[in-house]
Amino acid sequence: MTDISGISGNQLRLFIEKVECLEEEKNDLMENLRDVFAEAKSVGFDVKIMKQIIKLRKMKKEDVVEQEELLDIYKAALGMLPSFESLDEQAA
Amino acid sequence: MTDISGISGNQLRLFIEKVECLEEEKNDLMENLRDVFAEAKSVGFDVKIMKQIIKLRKMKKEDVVEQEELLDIYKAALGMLPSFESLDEQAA
Amino acid sequence: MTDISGISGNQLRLFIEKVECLEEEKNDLMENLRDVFAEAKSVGFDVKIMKQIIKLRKMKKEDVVEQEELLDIYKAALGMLPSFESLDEQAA
Amino acid sequence: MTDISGISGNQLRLFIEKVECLEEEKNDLMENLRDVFAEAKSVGFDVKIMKQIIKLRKMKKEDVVEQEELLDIYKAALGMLPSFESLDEQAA
DNA sequence: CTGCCATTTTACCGGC
DNA sequence: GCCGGTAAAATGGCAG
Repeated sequence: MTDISGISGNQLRLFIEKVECLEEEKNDLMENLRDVFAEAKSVGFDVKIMKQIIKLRKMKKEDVVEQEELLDIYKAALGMLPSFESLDEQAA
Repeated sequence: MTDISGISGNQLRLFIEKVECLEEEKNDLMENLRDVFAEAKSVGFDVKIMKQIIKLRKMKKEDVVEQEELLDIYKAALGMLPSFESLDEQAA
Repeated sequence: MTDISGISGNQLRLFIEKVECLEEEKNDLMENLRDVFAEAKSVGFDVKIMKQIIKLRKMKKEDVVEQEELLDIYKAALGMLPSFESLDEQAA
Repeated sequence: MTDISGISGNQLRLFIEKVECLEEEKNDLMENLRDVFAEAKSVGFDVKIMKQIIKLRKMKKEDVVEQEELLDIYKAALGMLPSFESLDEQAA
């Protein structure tokens, strides 16, 4: 039954069962997440806004900052920095 | 302390921290998942096929059959199924 | 005019405007695509199946066959193919 | 050949051909886009940064602003506004 | 030519 | 029950 066509059925089965196990854990977690949001909502919070806040907090943690220098060079070249006339004005 | 606009900051804070905690756990799990696939790949398995297998195992068997049937109906309607011609050829 | 840091703002501006123009055209096309699917759905077609069909038509036929074969090999290795038992049953 | 199992093969074919036609146009556009980026790169621009700029310009055009009031209420409740002690400090 | 990353597409979930 | 938005999967381009 196993080791057909040169692949190890047992090895494959182990990988797949491992994946399925991890996915089950993940589903549990996501259910917990939904529960938290549901409870928050039930006491009057706006879930959509909560998600925005969480996203903001996540973004802040990211580097982002690194390439901003280079970005500023290009912005300056484009006149997108405050001190220059901006591309946006032309677009408007 | 910060109950502004009728919202309890502390309560909201707790919800958000709970969410962020759960999301972190989820990220860990997903990293584990990636690792499993990476290892499977490194020993020669085809990750894409593995995912198809896992998806099939997740679906209810009746749904699998139903979808395959529908696909065949559409194929037939478009003449993509060789069945008819080949039947003719066999009959000839 | 704004050649700061050795970068030509005008040249960059032209590139970016060209990109934005092309992306706008692309957005129009994608909206058209959505409309087509929506209309197909409104007259009773299953959009998901339609997309499967389109993907199949895009693939080279040999690749389709190859992938199906590989899938069957994996299924066999996992005992997901009824073929063998049913053959035995038929022999019995 | 058509109208098997109660679906109209011709109708389906028309939908699908329309989709494939639109997708071809889209592929052409995307190739043009790649060409623009390639040329920009060839004269020394950083494609990644260009894409960031384009993304920024896109975001500015979006509303975004609407729900920011409500968002601020929550931020205030969380102490995320300048005048209050922030969640971030606690996280740090 | 292989692995990585970004983009795109698909599937899911909650809301109306 | 459909639609919208959001998260996951897959595809494709790019660099090394």
